[in-house]
Order: sequence, then structure tokens, then C-alpha cells
Amino acid sequence: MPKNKLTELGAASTRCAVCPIREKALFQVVAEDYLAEAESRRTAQYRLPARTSLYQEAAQASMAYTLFEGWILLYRTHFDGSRQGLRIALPGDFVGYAPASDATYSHGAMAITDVTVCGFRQADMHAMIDNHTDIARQISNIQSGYLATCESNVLGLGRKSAEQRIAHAVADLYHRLDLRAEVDGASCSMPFPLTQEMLGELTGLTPVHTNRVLRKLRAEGILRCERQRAEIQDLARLVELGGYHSVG
Amino acid sequence: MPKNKLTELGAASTRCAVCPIREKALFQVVAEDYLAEAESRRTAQYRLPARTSLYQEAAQASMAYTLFEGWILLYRTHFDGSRQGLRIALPGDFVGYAPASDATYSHGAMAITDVTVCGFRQADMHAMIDNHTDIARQISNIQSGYLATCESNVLGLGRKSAEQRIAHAVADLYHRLDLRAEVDGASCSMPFPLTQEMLGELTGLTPVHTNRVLRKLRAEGILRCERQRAEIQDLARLVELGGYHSVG
DNA sequence: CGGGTATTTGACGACTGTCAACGCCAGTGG
DNA sequence: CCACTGGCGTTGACAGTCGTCAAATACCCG
Repeated sequence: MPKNKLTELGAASTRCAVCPIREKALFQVVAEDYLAEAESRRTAQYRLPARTSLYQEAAQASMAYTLFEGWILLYRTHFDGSRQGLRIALPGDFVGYAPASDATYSHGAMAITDVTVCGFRQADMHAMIDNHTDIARQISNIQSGYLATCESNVLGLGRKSAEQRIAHAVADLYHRLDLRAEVDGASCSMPFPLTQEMLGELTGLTPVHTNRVLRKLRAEGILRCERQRAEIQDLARLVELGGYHSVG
Repeated sequence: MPKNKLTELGAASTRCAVCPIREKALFQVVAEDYLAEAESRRTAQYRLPARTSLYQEAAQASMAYTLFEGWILLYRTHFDGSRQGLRIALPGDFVGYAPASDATYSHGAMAITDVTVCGFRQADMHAMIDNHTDIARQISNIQSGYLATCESNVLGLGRKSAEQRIAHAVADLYHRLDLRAEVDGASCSMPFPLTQEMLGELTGLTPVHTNRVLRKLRAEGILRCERQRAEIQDLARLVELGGYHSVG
């Protein structure tokens, strides 16, 4: 396991220079004065190189993070050592929150790419929740969204074929990147820093079988995953195959 | 699909006669005067016969429920018609909550046994969240717990064998029933109203294979599931086999 | 250019699903 | 009281998806 290598960038500015819009993902319903409080409680920005751990499962949950830049894999480890991916966090996502009643992380988080995050102390999050009902409601909404996503994953792992699960995972990524204006609509291509092994972890497959399915999807003219970039050649078929329904 | 057959029992009493303690599962950190408000917002108790639907996935989420008596299966349906179980709700559990930002249920809920629930209007839940930070925090805590459980299910479906998944599911039920003082500690037996088909839905298996695994577990002297009742003959091995860790 | 990582491919086997049939049991109605 | 009926559990034969093992190839970075 790679060791945690947080690099503090110093105190954060009042507005995040990297991606000011993304930040609204966490505080999008919060009035301006609340935003000011959130900013003041924010401890710092951190950079994290690819393949390093942001936090480890079952560890003390001291911080929560808003992801500014890069991709993060949330996962859980089986007792035989294999990992099961839970979700890919993309810029704007809020990860690592733990309620005061359970101060440990329920999963691990590993940087897929180089990553920039903004840290909040859990205690500060809890204080904000107690002081501002808008924030409490927003956190609750975020949790509900993650829960619905997690339920989709349960459905997929329990009932879908390998091909359907991979199609679903890629369609989901494409949709979420589209919301962030990170896809090339003309060629239907998107950044894709996942290795096939990571995609397998996410879909409950071995790397070998992941590879076979990807080749099949390419042969069928649906999807083409290359180094660092994926091109969707038939989005309609991909969505139908994976049974993907965007959650808005 | 069985039709919804809610039967209203009339206005609820201030204290729930059926199981006063259970109710604290929802409002356990809430001060007394808040509890009074929660009671006043509660609309009514309902009874629901076994095998009927409490709410359907993707339907308008008008109500949330605290389960007083009986078992409920939460599930999602695959487009081929097969169902994937998400969680068994037991007395005291709070189900069907949807945030104001997404007014539809993310899953369906079917009564396994005859069931008594207490209904709350979603709008009232949202109002309580806005007016009482303690309640907001409690709802958030409940969501976090369900999310952690859901993550465990993802890990199980993605990485565990059929035998391990069934062992995990039964160990989880035993532990949760133990907390509710519904197990017979002497014989290590518990009520078990699930059919093998339902247990298969929960663990991502076909009824036939569920049966084979149950027979194997019985042959190994670990577990014995009979009509309406299950007896755990070797709890330690069951827990180890399923890799079960109670969440407290 | 060299070494490590990621991808690709083949052979084989195990776990789990599918199909089909039968038995058991409870409830029902004659 | 007994036959009937429907649901659930049980069992066998077989097939297919997917995992395992092993090796070769391609790619990236220093």
C-alpha cells in the first residue's frame, strides 16, 4: 500500500483559484454568508500524487475533502486482499465525511491521477451542520445521492453481466464528465486515466476478464479505451447495454 | 407485483404502544420536546400484510416510515425483471426517506411478514430537519450507516463467494436481531421468515444455488435454516466465513 | 536503450446459472 | 375426512460466464 503523502499548499485563499465553480457542488444551496463561514473553516488545499492514499479504510476520520482536480477511487478491501471499487470521485465531489457517531472512514480513497483537494476538519463539518440547517440539508442530499449510486452498484454486481457492468460504469463516467464539461462532444471522447485493473476493481472483475470485455466492446464498435482516453463510438448502445439511467 | 394495501389504523397515539423502545432508533439523540413535535407530525400507523408493497421504486416519495413490527425487503429491479435485494429492514429501522431535491424512492420496499409501520410525510421530515439540527444530524447518521452497509454489500457481491455472502447475510441478521433481543441465545436460533428465494435476491444468487449453499452449510454443521426459523450451530465459523464485522 | 508496468492472448477449470422434474407441506374445498 | 392445488424446497444434468495461471507483447519513463 502506498504511503499517504499529503503536501500542504498553505492556507487556502478565500476563493479557490483552481476551480471556483466546482466548489458549489458542496455548498450550492448555501447563502453567501454561510459560504464565508465555510471558507473560514477550510483548513488548506493539498496536492497528492497519483497512486497515493488520501485516507485509509477504518482509520480515524479526521478530515473530509472536496475534490478540486483529478480522479479518486473509493474502495473497500476484502480479507483476501482484493479490492472492490465503490465509486470514482470526480472534481467537485465531496468525500470522506463521517458522522460524529462513527469517527472512522468506511472505505479507503486512493488518487488515480495527481489530485488537488481542499480539506475540512470533521469537527468543523459537524459544527457547520449544527449551526446552518442549509448545510445540514445539503450534506444529507449528497449522502442520499451517494446512497442511490451505491444501490445501483449493488444491483449491477448482483444482476448484471460483466459487459453490462462495464458499459454502465463507462456511461456513468461519461455523463458525469459531461456535466463538468470535460468531454469532447464531437468525438464522444473523454479523459480516462483508469487502468483496466482499476476498471475491473470497480466492476467486480479480474483484470484479465476486464480486458476481454473491453476488446469485445471495441469489436462491436461501441467503445474504445486507449491510454488516458476513451472514445464512445455508440453512446446509445452503451447506455442501453448498461441499463444506465442518469440521476440528474 | 402485489398491489399496495395500506390499512390505516387511525391517528397514532402519543407513544407507540407496539414498541416504545424501537422508536428511539429514529429519534434517539433528540430531546424530549423535539420528540413531542415528531409525534405530532406523525400521521398514522399502518398495517400491511405479508407479500405486499409498502412503496415502489421510482414512485413519488410521499412518505417515510419507521418500522414497528415485522420485516421488510428493500430491493431494486433489473431491466430483465429480476430483483436485487438491498437490505432487510427490521423493527426500529427508518425507511423510505427521500431528500427534497429528489422526490422519488430509489428502491422498492416489500413486506416479508405482516408489518406495522408508522408514517411521516416527507415534507414534515424536511421541515423537522430544517427546524431541529439534532434531527438533521440523526437523519444524517442513519444515512451514513445505511451507506456503510450498502458499501459492505458492494464488497460482498463483487468479491465474495456465494457461501461467504450467505454467511455474511445471516450473521448480519443474527447480530441485528440480537440487538433487538429477538434471538434465543441458548440455542442460537432466530426467527427467519425469508424464503430461500428472498435470501437469494439479497445475496445475488438464484434460488437453486441458494438452496445448494444452504445444504452445504448445514452439512458442515454451521447453519440450519428451517421453516420460519434459523439455528446457527457454529456462530464463530459463520462470522469468519462471511467476514462479518458488526458496525456496532 | 532498459526495466517495470500495463495490455493481450491462450488453455483450462470452477463457480454459478439454467432447465427440468419431483417431493413436501399447508391451506382449501368437497 | 380426503383429494386437490399451489408454493416452496430439493435434486440432477448440463452449459456458460468468469477466474486462474502462464506467457508474450506493447508501452512508458528514466
